[in-house]
Amino acid sequence: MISLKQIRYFLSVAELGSFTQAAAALFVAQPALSRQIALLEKELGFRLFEREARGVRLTPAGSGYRDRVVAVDGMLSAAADEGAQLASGESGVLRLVHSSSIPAVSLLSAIRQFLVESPNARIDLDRISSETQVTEVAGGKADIGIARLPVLRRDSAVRFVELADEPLLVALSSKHPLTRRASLSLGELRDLPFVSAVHRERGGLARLVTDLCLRRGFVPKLARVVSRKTSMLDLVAAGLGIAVVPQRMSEIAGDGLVYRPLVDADAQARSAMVLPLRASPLARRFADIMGQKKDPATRAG
Amino acid sequence: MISLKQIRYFLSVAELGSFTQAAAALFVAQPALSRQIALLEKELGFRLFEREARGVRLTPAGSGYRDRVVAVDGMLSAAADEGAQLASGESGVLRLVHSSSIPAVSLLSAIRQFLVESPNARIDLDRISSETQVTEVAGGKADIGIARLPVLRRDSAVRFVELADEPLLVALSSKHPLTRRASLSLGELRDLPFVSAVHRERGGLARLVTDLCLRRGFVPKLARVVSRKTSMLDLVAAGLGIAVVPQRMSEIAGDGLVYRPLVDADAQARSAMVLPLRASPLARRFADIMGQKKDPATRAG
DNA sequence: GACTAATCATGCTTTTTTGGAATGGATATA
DNA sequence: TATATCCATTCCAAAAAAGCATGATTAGTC
Repeated sequence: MISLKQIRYFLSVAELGSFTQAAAALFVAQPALSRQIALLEKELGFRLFEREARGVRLTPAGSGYRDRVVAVDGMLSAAADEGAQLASGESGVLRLVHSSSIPAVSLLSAIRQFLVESPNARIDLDRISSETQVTEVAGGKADIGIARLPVLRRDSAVRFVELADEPLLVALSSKHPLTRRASLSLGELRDLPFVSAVHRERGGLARLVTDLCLRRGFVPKLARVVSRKTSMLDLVAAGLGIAVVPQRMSEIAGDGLVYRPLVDADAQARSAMVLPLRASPLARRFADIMGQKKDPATRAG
Repeated sequence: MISLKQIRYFLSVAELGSFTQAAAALFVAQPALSRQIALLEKELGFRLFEREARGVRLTPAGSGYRDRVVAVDGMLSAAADEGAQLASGESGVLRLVHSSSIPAVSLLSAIRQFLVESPNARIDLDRISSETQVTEVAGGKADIGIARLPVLRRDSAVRFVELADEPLLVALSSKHPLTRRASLSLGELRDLPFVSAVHRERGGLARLVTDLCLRRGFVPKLARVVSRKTSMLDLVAAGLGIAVVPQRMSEIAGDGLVYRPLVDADAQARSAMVLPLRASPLARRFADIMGQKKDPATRAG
């Protein structure tokens, strides 16, 4: 079997035109070199060198072989460098998944800082449910998730790092009667139609809101048109119902909408990063940035 | 030192996602495989695989490494194939050198046949003196020479394969008085100016003609304008002198020229192939073709 | 919840490969 | 002719690699 060592030996002999000199340059004895070249020639089935009185010269076949083989060494080094960069987090792709209720724009600040710190890195964003995030991160399909708590599905391969709480707001159509109120309580929403917040089996924002309502003795009433996507705020603006959303979401959609704070102390939305136990360097870096941003928010809120 | 074996092992594990399966596919024991991968990882300085319960998975770094390294195997095979083709004479370049008095057109038939037999081969033609041919063929700068005899320089690294003799003709301007004669003898050229044929120290056609004249007791008289290139026939046509040339040369220049045979029995031009002792396959093939063509010519002439 | 099966890692021994020193053979140089 | 140079060969020792047996961990199962 041809070895890289043989090829390196061959290139050295070809360059220097002499077994003796090449052996000196390679810090091996000349007979060892002779034998490796002989083995290589035997393996290839043709002679690489013409042996002459003062040194050797490449045969045409040897010359052609050299032209093709000379790049291999460089390719291997390049591959090793590439791998080292990826391993160190100097370059690579961060596959970031996030919940609908944590829109990408609310992550923009962290993303920008991340891209500045890692100029050779890329980010692939994907918006998927909090539950799926656990599966994808555990399965290695995603590097980090930003999920809305509670998350029901657990996996020993992932851990959660909680982020700052943020207050929940009531989103109302600007024409809604309750907009006259400066603040609201959850109990007052008992008979109002929700355009979101539903399945008890699922986690995320819907689960959170449902639980808060249950704690106050009622099941949130569903509007006739219901959505679980960001566009639910459009339904609210259209007057089809109300929604309880985290503060962040109020930052991205305003036309025709009015937000009112909830006086309830427990009306807080919780979120967390979903990380694999052995996070990639890029994921670690992003998590660090998110962690830095968490504290000021926590203190502030 | 990273070895090709390690890389082949790595690619197999990466493809199958399992040490056990890869070991089976490679016909080695699983521990041997484990160790080689471990060594490779240590050498590279980063982990290639995430070890998981049911098999392994490439790390991002391992994936990048694989993408770059996967071509290496193919490159080495391609290089070996290229070399084998060159060694077998299936492809390559035949560096053919020839004397001025054996113009390329007179070799066209052999060249055509050669190119048909070796469709992937190329020919580099060069016109150099017979003496230089010996040096270049001996020094490996040319693969085969077609020389006009006699060749004075000898070299133990080359051998000569004589080709068919061909009659010498006298080239005259079409206005020359001697054109009235159907044939001539060398002795009749005693006082006529030669536009070529000169240096006694050199070989080739010039040497041959000079020797023939000397054998008849005179030194050929030089014309006032002398050339050693093919264009000497232009000088003859212009009436500046006469020339004694092999029959082949009469086939390539006719305007304003008349050729007359020499009655002298020894007025024969000899030529030979100059071959290295260990000729390349392409040179051997070309020599074979030339050899085939020699015999009919010999019989005919 | 213990058991089984599967997978990769480790320790030890044997085989294979590789390298080094001495030597031989061929060839150019003085 | 003698000498120096260069590559090939032989023999022996060292290093590397493979195989076998076994350990450790984890997923799936009853």
